[in-house]
Amino acid sequence: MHEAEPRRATLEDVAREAGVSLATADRALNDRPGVRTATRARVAAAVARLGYRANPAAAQLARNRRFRFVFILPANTNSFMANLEAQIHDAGDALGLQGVFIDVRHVDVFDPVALASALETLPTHYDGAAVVAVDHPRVRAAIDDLVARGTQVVTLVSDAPTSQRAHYVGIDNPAAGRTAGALMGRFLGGATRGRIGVIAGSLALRDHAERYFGFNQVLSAEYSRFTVLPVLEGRDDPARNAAHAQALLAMPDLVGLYNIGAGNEGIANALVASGRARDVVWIAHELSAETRRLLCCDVVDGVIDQNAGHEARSAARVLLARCTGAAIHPDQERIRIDIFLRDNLP
Amino acid sequence: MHEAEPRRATLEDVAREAGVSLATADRALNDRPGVRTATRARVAAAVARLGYRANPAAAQLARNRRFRFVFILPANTNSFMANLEAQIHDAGDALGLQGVFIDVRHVDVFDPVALASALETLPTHYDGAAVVAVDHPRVRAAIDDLVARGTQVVTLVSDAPTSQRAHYVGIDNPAAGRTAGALMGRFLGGATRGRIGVIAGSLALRDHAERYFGFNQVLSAEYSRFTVLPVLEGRDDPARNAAHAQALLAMPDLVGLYNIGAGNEGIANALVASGRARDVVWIAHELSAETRRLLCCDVVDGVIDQNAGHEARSAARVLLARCTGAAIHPDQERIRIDIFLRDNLP
DNA sequence: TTGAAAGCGCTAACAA
DNA sequence: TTGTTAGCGCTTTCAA
Repeated sequence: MHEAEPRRATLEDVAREAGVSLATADRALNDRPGVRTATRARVAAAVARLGYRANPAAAQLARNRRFRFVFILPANTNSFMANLEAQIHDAGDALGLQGVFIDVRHVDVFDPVALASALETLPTHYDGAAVVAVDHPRVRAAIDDLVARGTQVVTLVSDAPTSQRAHYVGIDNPAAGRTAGALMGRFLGGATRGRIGVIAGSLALRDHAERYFGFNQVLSAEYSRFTVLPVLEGRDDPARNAAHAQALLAMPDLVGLYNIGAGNEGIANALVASGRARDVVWIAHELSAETRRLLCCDVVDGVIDQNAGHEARSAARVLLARCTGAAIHPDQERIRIDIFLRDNLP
Repeated sequence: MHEAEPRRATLEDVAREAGVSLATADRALNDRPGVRTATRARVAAAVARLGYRANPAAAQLARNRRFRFVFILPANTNSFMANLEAQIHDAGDALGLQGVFIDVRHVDVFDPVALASALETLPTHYDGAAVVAVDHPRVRAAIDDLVARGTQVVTLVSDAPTSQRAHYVGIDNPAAGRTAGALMGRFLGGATRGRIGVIAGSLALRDHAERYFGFNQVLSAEYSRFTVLPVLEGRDDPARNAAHAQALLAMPDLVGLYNIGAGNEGIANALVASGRARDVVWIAHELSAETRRLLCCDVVDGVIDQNAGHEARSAARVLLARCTGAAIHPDQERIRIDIFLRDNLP
């Protein structure tokens, strides 16, 4: 435990203490080549004696390396994506000290070809790219090309697992589906039988298909007294979802509703209009102003969320680590599946 | 959208572009006094034209301000505190770029007098202190003294609300208790009546008392068909908790168990030994290797967690913001109440 | 109100 | 293998 020093030791102090030059102290400290083992040891001893800790700002400035990253998001989508973009800018600010600069680009929503060509025409000065991917052959090829030319690539929120991307930053969607299934099964504890409706954006989207898979898995294995209905696809559109929900609510034995994607407003309207909001257990995804409100008034029973801030920061950190060769801490980069009920709303 | 520049603009470039000196550009940029409005505008225009963004590492180096923070934790406690300490060191590393150095000190577990005197004898060179507090008059007075002498103080995990601390970094404990209550009530859906046992470390601890309050609130308001039993205090000790659990399990109509504090191993042993692990709904706190294992084998049904990493980083960020006068983002600093089930384990 | 210039602590090119 | 030295981009005296 060091008590008040008037001034923190600098590398210059270490060099003097070890009887070597500043450059040698630097080489020894950073494990650069061309230092005798004995000298290395003398420097290490001086470091220990002085309790030296490097000044990272000075190192960053002297090294003067900059990293340009681009984040590619679907344009004109829901509040989740809007929030994600804000979080990306915040993450960029936070990593500015380490020389990171982030641009955000938009491509047409979930159009694989548009996304692929956006990737193909990406300016070459980017050191890294984070992509909300669609798992499609052309997208995969475009990612692989980027990787081949030396750009670091991570997928964000939605993965392209067969591409050469270095890392996927997002939740485990089958597990998210299982979590939804577990909540549904447990919240339905009182009921002895009934049908459960499922609405998705599109099963052609990997994440939606995976969530459905996980949901089904839990319900069929552990709550087989309920019948999970086939998925209705509403393209995340409130109006289509409202129609689907209305159709489902026409069944008197409907006990549960799982919306895999966005467009919760439509479902809410149908549910409230039916007068069965309190009885039907509804599990939804993504915490937003809307789902928060629905949780508060007991229309939605549980929300499964992925934290956009974590995702943005993690993507930026992983890209930076790949660029500098630093280690990645898998634990820190694992995106959590958050559960929100009325009582633990942030 | 700026395309590839060979080199990023520096403040020197801005100064040249605006036809002023470096010093004036700096003064204008940072809203320092002594610049004519017209000059200010010229600099602003140059900044916009060049797309200038300050290099925070250079600013940090030139300013050369350092901040020394101390974190005061209870000694020899559970895995949560051990993890918290590791996270504090990580947070210190991350903020090193901004000139932050963090020390960790330990005091005897939950002994208010020991904590108070540790605070009273704290070296004066600390710019900030984060304290796992106990709400006790002497502790409060010691915190107030620190604040009076100009040290920034935040409470961490456990609060002393009537003290002059600038900020509390931790979860909303009544809400955590309500969340436990909601999970208990919903998971008990099938049962029509029964008793629920509650074990705590000590109701003299604010956080435990608050969780109990929240738990009771939800159960009495929304699930009044169950009887919540009086709290049994086990001082977070596995052996004592085992005895308490055993006593509770002697009641044939025990349907639920809520452990407000630590010492889950003891309860697990009693529960497994009784053969009723699958039938009794058990809600516990803090995700650890132990509770993770218990979730996996369906002994624990739900775990309420506070993320030690967030808490450590938030405390460090808040202290730094208070020292530099920067703004605090309440949303980012709000510590979440995390819910873990078997299926969303990280 | 403005400008010139000396660092902050480290890295890296070059010299020895 | 080691040393010398010129910056990195900004802040901050001190002078004008």
